[in-house]
Amino acid sequence: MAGTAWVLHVDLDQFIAAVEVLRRPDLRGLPVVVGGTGDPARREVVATASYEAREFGVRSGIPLRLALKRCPDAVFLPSDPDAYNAASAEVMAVLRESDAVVEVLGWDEAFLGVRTDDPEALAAEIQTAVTERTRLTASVGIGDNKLRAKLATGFAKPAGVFRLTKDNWEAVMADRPTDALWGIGAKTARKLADLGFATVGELARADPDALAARLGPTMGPWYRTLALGAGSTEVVGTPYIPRSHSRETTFQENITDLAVLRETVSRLARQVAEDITADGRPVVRVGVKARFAPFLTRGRSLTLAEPTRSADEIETAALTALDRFELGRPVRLLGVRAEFEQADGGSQPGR
DNA sequence: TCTGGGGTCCTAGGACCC
DNA sequence: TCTGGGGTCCTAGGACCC
Repeated sequence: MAGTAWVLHVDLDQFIAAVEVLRRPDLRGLPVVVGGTGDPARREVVATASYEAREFGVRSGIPLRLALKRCPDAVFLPSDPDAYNAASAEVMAVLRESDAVVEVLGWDEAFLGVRTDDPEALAAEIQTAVTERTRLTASVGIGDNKLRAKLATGFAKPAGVFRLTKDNWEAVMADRPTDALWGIGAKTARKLADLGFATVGELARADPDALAARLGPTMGPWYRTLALGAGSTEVVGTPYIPRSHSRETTFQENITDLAVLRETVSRLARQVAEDITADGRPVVRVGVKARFAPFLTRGRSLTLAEPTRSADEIETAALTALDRFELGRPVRLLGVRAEFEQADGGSQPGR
């Protein structure tokens, strides 16, 4: 194939809100907040807010209650995963019609492995194709690896294109806080700042051994490579094989009643079992997650004697795990997780 | 304003085995 | 009762991402 190898990161703009506006054109231009059942009185959070709502400080992950307070005029809508799956599938189909290798990252984003001498032109073609076919707009990051492509998209939004490579990495990134990097969140940024590395540039110059001593032999040095802009260039088009599947639920009021807790775990376990029957892979390990009031999350899990697909066995294992908690404290969330056998080809931190 | 749901990967201690 | 060193499995917890 001709041309230079590039990684493109395609990310749909305000995806969930945009899908809602497509079927409710009257909402265009209004602050729209999607999440949960759409009832801001409930224990639910924002999945996506339209750009108009973001102006008021409404962001993904904040409680609907807070969103209502910040933006009382917002239109609150329930989350409709089937609609987003369908829209996502359409977009991914458009992307796959190009020559690119497509690696889906989530509902609204994908990496494309391409060869071209004009990545900006290709990015524009892709944007046009996506918008013509789906009426959704996308931003495209162009990079010489996945990390840079992914971060580039942030500078491309909304509906733009941005190129981030080793040539402009330092100019663009060096003075930004370390949590601007994909893979460094608030907690790690705090630890790094305490060590004297507040910016990407400072982290890039850090001693890997010192990082290893403070942050672990794998993660410590890896953070520095992130700050250098290093990342994988391998875009994988083969279907993703999930490692686990789970279901969880937050109670509207905290629960102490053991019978209710057991019923809930049974229901979630059977739901997990039903979800995975289509997949067909046996389960080797079952875990239960409990979130105690006010917000303390704990887990109990067990390896099964034999891999199973049986709903009864998954349920029994989940109830066994539940019994290993010290119950009696108010519980706000319960979850059940099933893990599949690992094919295991070795792994690397992050992406 | 008390903080969803569904995932992934890393770390670390103890058990257990040779 | 003085006690190595390596390897693997199991379990719990933490951090991050969308």
